[in-house]
Amino acid sequence: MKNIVISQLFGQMADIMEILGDDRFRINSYRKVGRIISDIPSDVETMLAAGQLEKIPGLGRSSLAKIQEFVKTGKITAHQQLLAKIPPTLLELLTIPGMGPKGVKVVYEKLKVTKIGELKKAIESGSVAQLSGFGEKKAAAIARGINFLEKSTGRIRIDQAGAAADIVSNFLSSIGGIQNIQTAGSLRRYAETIGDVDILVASKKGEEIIQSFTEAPFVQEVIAAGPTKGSAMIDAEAAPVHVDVRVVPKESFGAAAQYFTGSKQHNVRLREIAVKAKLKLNEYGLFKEDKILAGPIEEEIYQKLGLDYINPLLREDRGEVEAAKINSLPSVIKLNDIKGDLHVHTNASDGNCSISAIAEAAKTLGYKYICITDHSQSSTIANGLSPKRLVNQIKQIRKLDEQIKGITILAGAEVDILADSSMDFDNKLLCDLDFVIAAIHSGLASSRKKVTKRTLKAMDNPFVNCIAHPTGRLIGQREPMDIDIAAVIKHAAETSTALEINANPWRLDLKDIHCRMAIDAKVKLEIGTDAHSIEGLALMKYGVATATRGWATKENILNTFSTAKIKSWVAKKRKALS
DNA sequence: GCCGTTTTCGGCCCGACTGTTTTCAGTCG
Repeated sequence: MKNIVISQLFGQMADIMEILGDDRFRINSYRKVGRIISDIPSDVETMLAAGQLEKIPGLGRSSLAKIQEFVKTGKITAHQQLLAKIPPTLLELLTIPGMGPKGVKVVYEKLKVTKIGELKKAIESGSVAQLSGFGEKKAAAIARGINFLEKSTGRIRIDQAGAAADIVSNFLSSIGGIQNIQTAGSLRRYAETIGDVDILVASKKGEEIIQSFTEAPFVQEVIAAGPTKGSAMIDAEAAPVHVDVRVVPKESFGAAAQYFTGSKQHNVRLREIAVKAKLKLNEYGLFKEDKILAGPIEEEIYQKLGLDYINPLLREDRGEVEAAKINSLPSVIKLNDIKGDLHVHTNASDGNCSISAIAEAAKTLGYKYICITDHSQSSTIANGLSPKRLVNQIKQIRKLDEQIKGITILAGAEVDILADSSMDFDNKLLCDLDFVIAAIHSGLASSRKKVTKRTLKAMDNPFVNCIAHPTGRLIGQREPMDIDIAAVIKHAAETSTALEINANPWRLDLKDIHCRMAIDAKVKLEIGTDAHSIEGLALMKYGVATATRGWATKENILNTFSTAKIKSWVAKKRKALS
């Protein structure tokens, strides 16, 4: 897929033009093109050839020509021309918090600084503070920015962000004077990674609340503190987390929730609609002249703009605004639509609890079924089951299923797809299972052709019902496999194989835009927690959120089905392919 | 650069905080 590279090139062109002081609207459209391309789930090259690319709003003639050039030659002349105008390392200066394009331009032109290391030295020598527009404090802020960048691991996982938000929300809720409190930003949208945590507060006592926040025991460093907004790094679990607290009057709470939830692009779309209707939308409300039309209630903002209410998880400017205009938003899946978990481990392999314990826990969640899917023999590091051990486990499950009332315990396995594309257990054994998940756990770095072939071949097996974590990524730790996801989705549809949305916040695999692509191809998705403990069952909400972000309804999700319907779904593939 | 039930030219979303200024630019979200 060339999408990522093309998207980065457009972003880089925008960065360079910003440093050069180019027209800001022009810069904006380059950025937008970059974002649009990164959001496209299928191959840009294929779409271009099929003439589908030119239909996408925001991609004009000039951008299409550049994309075409890249597809043909592997480069974009305009990009190279821009790059020739500045030292390429200058772009790394833009990543420093506190350094923007103007600052980069000045330190380059006046001090010949081109790298982060050089900027550090220039600050130490005092020459940055001497520059016009700079000063001691600004130089110190940039030094802190560099320091932060050197320590920072970048964006954090959603579970880490959620834990940080809980710390701050619980603290603020305890100090009094608060009328309402709500998490906003990318955390409320359940984005797969979070840059910083936004907490919104309704109160009359902004200054006091910001002061309490910035003086709280968990605050490491205060970045900014005004009468309505405070920004700080806080101690949370392992990593420091950037948290913004914003205080608004309760008359504006809905508008502020809308505004601070974003995404930025979604908000731009809403404000454009407002402007066309001769209205003004900001964090304090929707206004006609000086008259407030909506403000306390978030839903009313959408209503007065002539839109259906848009679930925060859909607010990415991926067509939700258009859909809201014509009452065609999807009726998205909810957590309580989930009837069971089809991917859990026990202490037979690398989990930490027994079959009966996890079954009882699933029952208290209101589930109708749970499927035990321990690892297969080749996953030795995870204490994978030998065929003999699996046979015994199946017997044990059948017995427990009789004994434990109120929930059905299904016998399954998470079976390795071996390097030669064969399955780690033979079909005779797989036939005795109720539900089979196949997964690649080795050779993740091998070629696109190889990992794709392994996955497609596994789906051809009549006993394989689902592909677990189809891309194998670990967020912030391991890149996804170079797999042809379009081919995987197509073959999943052809073979009635489900694709997993692994709900573990480390994985979230499939990711949102791939879910949407699968749904469009009428592929069933299975949301599995991959739980290795009782607590792990609670990760389901992240999987449901990812499905929602992929516009899934409950009909798209296999484990919203009844036990009987799942069994007949499994039987159908066996009959069709055997 | 993109776009058009106001426009094929002339617009293009909004505000808080900081620091360096003496009324505002830069950065961020």
